[in-house]
Amino acid sequence: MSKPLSGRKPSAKREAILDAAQVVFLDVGYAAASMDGVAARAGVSKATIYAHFTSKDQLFSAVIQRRCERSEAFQSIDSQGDVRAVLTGVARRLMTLLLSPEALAMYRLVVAESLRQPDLARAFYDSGPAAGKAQIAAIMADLADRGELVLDDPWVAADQFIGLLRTDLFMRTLLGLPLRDGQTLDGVTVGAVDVILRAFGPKR
Amino acid sequence: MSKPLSGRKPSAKREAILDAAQVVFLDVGYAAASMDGVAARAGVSKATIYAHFTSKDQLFSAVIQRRCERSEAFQSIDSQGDVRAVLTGVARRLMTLLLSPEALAMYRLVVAESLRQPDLARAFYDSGPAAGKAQIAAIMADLADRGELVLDDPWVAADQFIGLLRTDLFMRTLLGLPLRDGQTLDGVTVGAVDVILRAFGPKR
DNA sequence: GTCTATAAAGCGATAGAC
DNA sequence: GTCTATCGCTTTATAGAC
Repeated sequence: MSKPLSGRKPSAKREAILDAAQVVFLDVGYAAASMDGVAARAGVSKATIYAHFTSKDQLFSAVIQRRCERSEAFQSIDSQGDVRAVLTGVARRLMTLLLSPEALAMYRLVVAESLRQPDLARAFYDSGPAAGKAQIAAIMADLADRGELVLDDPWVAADQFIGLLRTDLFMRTLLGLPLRDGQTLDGVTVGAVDVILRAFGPKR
Repeated sequence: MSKPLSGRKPSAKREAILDAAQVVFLDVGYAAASMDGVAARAGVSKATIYAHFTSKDQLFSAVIQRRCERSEAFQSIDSQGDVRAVLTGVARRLMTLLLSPEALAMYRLVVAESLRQPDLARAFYDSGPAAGKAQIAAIMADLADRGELVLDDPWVAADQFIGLLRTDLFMRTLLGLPLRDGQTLDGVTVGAVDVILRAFGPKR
């Protein structure tokens, strides 16, 4: 009972190393991160890291994989209620997630390394963009069933909805540039919902 | 006359270095690129590089700046003709540009380094996303003037149009993942134009 | 498992000859 | 301007004591 039911070992040091590595990698990028830096932040010696992970590559991989497994996208959203309200709620949540510093750092890191670490690109895509799109497609399919939207393909519509949210505001934030005057999360959200409703709303 | 009208010197070696550096940086990323590697590819010695550029940082900066200056976005598109045809032409050009291997490599690189090199992020943004958006906004404003579109703000509409093009297809290509069956440039293009026309077309 | 100490290699940048 | 050769430092990874 006191024994943790471990298929895997949740060794405290191992977790500390992963936590530290996540901070360092997300902060300075893969190449610029050093094992010394990770060791210092984790409060262990470098040799201890190599007792748990065979290489820097594998440590990096473990960090991203763990991060992907933990991401729950955005939890249950009920698709009940006014179409506009539902879509606005979804959009606001997605925008908040996309613009969070951690998600942006993760995106920068994975995009940069995607060609050299295809497994990570896949893990990120599946647990991030693909999972989010699936949730939104399900909601839009619900709305279509209720006659609140008229859709050929909810997956395509979800894709387009997300695209309408990842616009200039996202790009500027991603690049660390200041926002334009009047460029707000709510503005983009409302604009995207307006377009979707005009394109797919029932009363045309 | 034989003398090139140089405010700047188009020294052959200098150009060779810049060409080589561009290939290396876009290929392996900033941190993983080595001055030895650039020197080897350029066919010069490392010392020669440092005769032309003060540091690795500055060489990198020069590469990106030059690349940004040369990008002409997409040259003149006439906004004459059928609305759908104009929008489709614009969309197809932008998609082709966005999905080109060089543009993707550039995007990966700049995104990864944006926080550590804010000047580059700015240069990239101005000559890439911002320039493209300006051209598309101008075209959409033309269409609105002709009564072919009904727009509150052509800049917002251009932003949304671009967002509708940077969807899952772009993400998968960016991450080096295979495309889904039936996921095509033309499909995304047509879908985006459809949404824009339904949202902003005159006959609602 | 965890540490200290160190090996082995690669890096950015420079000196000095030509 | 361009080269060869090298400095001084940091890096990943490992040996060996405990």
